[in-house]
Amino acid sequence: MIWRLDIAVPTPAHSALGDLLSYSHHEEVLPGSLVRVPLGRREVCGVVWAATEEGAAGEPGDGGHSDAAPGVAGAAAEMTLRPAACVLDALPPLSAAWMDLVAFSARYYQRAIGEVALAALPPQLRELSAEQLARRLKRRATAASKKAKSDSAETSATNAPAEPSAPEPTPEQAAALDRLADDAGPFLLFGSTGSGKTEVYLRAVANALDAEPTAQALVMVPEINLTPQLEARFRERFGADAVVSLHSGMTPAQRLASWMSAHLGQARILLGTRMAVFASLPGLRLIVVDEEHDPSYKQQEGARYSARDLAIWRGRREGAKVVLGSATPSLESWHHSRPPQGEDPGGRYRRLEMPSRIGADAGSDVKGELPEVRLVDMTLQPPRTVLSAALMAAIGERAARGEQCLLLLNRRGYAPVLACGDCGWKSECPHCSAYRVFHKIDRSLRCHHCGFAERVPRACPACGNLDIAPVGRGTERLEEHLGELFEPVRRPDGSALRIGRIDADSTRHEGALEQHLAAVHAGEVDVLVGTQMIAKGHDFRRVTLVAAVQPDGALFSSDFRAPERLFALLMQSAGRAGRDAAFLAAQGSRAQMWVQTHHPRHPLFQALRQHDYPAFAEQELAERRAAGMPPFAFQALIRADARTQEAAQSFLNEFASQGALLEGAAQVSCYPAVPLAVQRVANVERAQMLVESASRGALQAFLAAGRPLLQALRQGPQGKGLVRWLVDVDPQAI
DNA sequence: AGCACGCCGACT
DNA sequence: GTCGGCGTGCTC
Repeated sequence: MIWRLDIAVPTPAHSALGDLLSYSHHEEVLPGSLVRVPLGRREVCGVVWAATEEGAAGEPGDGGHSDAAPGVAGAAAEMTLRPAACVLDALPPLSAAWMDLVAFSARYYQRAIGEVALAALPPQLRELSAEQLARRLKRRATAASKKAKSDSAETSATNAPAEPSAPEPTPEQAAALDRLADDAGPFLLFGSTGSGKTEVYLRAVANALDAEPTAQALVMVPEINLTPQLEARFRERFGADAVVSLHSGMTPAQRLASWMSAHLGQARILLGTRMAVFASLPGLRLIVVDEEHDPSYKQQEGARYSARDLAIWRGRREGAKVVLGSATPSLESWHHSRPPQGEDPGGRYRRLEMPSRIGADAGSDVKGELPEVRLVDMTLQPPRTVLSAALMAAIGERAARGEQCLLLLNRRGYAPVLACGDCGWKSECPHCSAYRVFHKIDRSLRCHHCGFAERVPRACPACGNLDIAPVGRGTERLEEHLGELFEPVRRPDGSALRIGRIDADSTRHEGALEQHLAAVHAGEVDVLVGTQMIAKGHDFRRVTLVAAVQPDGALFSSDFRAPERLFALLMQSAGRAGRDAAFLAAQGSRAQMWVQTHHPRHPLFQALRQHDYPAFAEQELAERRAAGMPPFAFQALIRADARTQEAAQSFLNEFASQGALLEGAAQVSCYPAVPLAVQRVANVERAQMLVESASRGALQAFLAAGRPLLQALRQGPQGKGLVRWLVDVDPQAI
């Protein structure tokens, strides 16, 4: 008996190969099975999508063209199929639901099925032979049965959930949980910082797991830095064995172990970053997406998927409830969760609101207050002021009382540019259309786009002038500057202020971030300077003042989502101040968020002052509606990288003109190709074209029909000089 | 994407 | 005389 297996293999999206490749096999194989198959002259891992009986007659290797059964489509019918190398049958096949998720993602984000399928599996699994895999599974099984024995011998307390530590839910939390239980969702949990969203997640997970012995929950967080904290809370509540994590910071072996544990139904809670949305979870009943507005849910390379959007799709497909949580939801989710009003039937999400901030100390009855927002009008300050006098004084006072301050500046390095005062030379990167950033710590000029680094020159490379100077400032320089400014200020014990810095540079080394954070927690730092890294999640209990030093850039950005991101960042940053209500009360202090701006009357800052996300969202959505932008329109970017800007643009513009006849084109507009903000990176010129439609379906149809056209153009004269093209559906930045 | 084959410069 | 540059082409 000969079977034809249609297999998803990791073929690149733009190779002319079809989605699935066909192989022969001597017996039936269940869809969802992993196999190893020859591809060219290497052997790769693949996922069986379908198996068809081809009959017993076929003698496959008759040299050249076998007469395949009629009705078999594609090139495969014309040629002899190569046999699959082996089936990894020790592993239970992936579910139909998982395959549907992969197939949908591939279609929606314009990639090959195999590419998405294989990227969704742990890297180590793709390399294992059938024997290695079988051995590993056997080892797991014996380890598990041993553990079960020893556990049942001991007192059962070891694994029992440590429920006594669970705090009583507040009335708001209880109300949210009631609606979660009664409704199908999806839900948007709109809870201000410190309102206790995590407790709602914990209880929602507990409810889901209690309902069925095989139920599983998926909990996603935006960044690996945040998983350890949440992991600790889940382990404490549910026991260490119930929880596994999945994120890119883990070793390949750890990732495989977690994945396997989820796939086999042993782990009941999977905690992870965006990649976890593709995990195999046969008992999936609940998906939580924490900080759902966070841009890191959007993958920025390969298949550019949104883990948040896929979570919604997956939840519906698998009958799992989905909870999106945020204090500053994405405008998309906010819009989708609008309540019915007049003619408007409302959005398809249910909005759950938790407006009150509770004391950070569990069980404390000291109510947390939102920090007071102070806008500093920088137009009234002397030119080139870095920190206004009032902010300086406030920081000094707080430090003198033993409180901590956070200063946010979204620019790492010492200075963004180095310039010659004589001839006008600037530290341009030779490979990119960007300036190299001056890093004083190792006296280097580093390009943040291509990584090109050089020692900083002693004299101007153009004219030899010795007087070359840094222009503007980054976190490194701010840190240095603060040291000078606060030189006269003393701490309670009479010593000098201690300034710290957390950014991608200061935390590059393994464990450096943890070390820095521990130092802050231990009170070894008085003023902490950092990029947005420090705005996320960390519970700094002694921080009572947060300041945004220079946030204006996002106000008038060409990216229409910049204000939304700024608002979320500032709200999140404000949330860092005064987490510990009891500490504030003891200090007799009030938490403050300072914003230095040249536009203090800007509505964004006015909404921030009131901590009024709904007001901000309403105004921003009105603008988006008027301008026909998301969520009232659907977008995709087609990007071309080429040797010359001209080649990149003409490739895209040619696509637009020939694409006018494609399916869906009537409802789709293609804007003229434009260079990217950073036009050249590592000597590659980059251009993009915005494709927009009021109908998601039309946009999808157009993009699907456009794929063969893009491929054909690449082969033709318009493809000359083209390095690559890619499609970004629902781009998160334009 | 890999990984080949294929045709032109500086080295044992 | 070879080792090796990356330019095009193929993978069921």
